[in-house]
Amino acid sequence: MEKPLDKLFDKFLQGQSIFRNRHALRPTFVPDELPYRDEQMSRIASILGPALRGAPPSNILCYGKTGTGKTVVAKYVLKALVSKANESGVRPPLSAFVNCRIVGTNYRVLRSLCEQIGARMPDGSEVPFTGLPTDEIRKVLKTKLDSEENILVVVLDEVDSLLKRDVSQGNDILYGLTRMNGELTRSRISIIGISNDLKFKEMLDPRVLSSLGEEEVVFPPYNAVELRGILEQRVSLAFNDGVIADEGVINLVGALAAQEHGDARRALDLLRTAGELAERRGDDKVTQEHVREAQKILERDSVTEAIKTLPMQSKAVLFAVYALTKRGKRDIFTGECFNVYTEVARALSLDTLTQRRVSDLISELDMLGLINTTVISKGRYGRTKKIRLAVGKKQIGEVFRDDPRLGRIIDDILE
DNA sequence: CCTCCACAGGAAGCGCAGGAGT
DNA sequence: ACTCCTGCGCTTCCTGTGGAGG
Repeated sequence: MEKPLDKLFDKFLQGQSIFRNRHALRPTFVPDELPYRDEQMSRIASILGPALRGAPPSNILCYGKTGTGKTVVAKYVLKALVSKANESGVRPPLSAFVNCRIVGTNYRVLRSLCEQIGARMPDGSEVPFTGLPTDEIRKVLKTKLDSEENILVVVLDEVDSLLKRDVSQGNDILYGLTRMNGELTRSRISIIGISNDLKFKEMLDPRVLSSLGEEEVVFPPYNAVELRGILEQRVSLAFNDGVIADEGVINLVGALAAQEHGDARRALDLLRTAGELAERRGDDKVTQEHVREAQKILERDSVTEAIKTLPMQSKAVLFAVYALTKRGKRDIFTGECFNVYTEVARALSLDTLTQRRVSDLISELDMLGLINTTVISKGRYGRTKKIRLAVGKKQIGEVFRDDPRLGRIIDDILE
């Protein structure tokens, strides 16, 4: 009898795997060269340059959509700056990197800074997770900084998320940091803020904006040619020679990512997933077929994830849309949707929300891209929203069937 | 041209949970 | 441990509106 896994295992034995270093396709990877970002790099480098002479650099705001290289450029320049300082025997600046989406409160930001520059409590212990007044921790940070003539460069990644969570509190955090320079005697802090949101500035307090936005660096999306260049560079790092079947593979990845407003992270994800797919199947080359498949997987995964993490009430509303679609309706109106939702809510023994609220939930589902809605007028018969499922019925059905609560009632509602 | 449907979507406010200050 | 504050999900009440039918 034929042993089906032989072929696959043989590949591992021969050591001829697809990947040379799959880490090179991950978003955290910082390559030795960053193509197409010379302008941004030299801008930032020239702004940070004074740090080498012990002078405080201006604060910087970096803008650009996701996957335009903001974070990687900031890390790269900072690394280069530190190593240049070391080479030339100058005191290197301190640096700290904070992702504000994860570290979202004043206290945690300060604590993270303390940790990264090795600031400790007066008794020598680590700064605790909680329990201290915020002022106290500021003092710890300031004391450490002022113990020598330091320049601290703080990278605040995804700063916009600070303000999205809470505008006034976010402003307080940023204001607190910018103000700290006035309270330090020997040292200086400068801030590199990174934002995905172009409208972020509008939410900033003017005092913060004037200080944080001293310099601005814009990161335009990559075009198809640039994406290609980036991909080629990473391919040679990440894959073994000859693994990519043909030119068309790279072109396809580039084209697909260019549709996503030139998101390089997306392109690399696609390539990595395609590679993993080929690997899992025991194929020895990555083909366009793998890429298309990878695209579908990424797409599916994000939709499934979006539905799964929906609050129960929103799931019920989406389920109502799904049920109506299943009954053969293409266009669904708010009223119908609400009626079916009521049935669903009863079947799930959920509180039944008002139509006003359901209308808002429908808008939210629209924004998530799970449904499409347009406001239309049916003249005599009123004005309403026309709702349509934006995702495959089959996939939604599967996700609902897997849901512990909806799975049970799915057949009752569908009849 | 006017009416009037079936909602859209704004404004205000309520109860609640969780976090900060004391 | 306690108040106070704030954001969130939600309700109530409201005004606004495109166009088919009269």
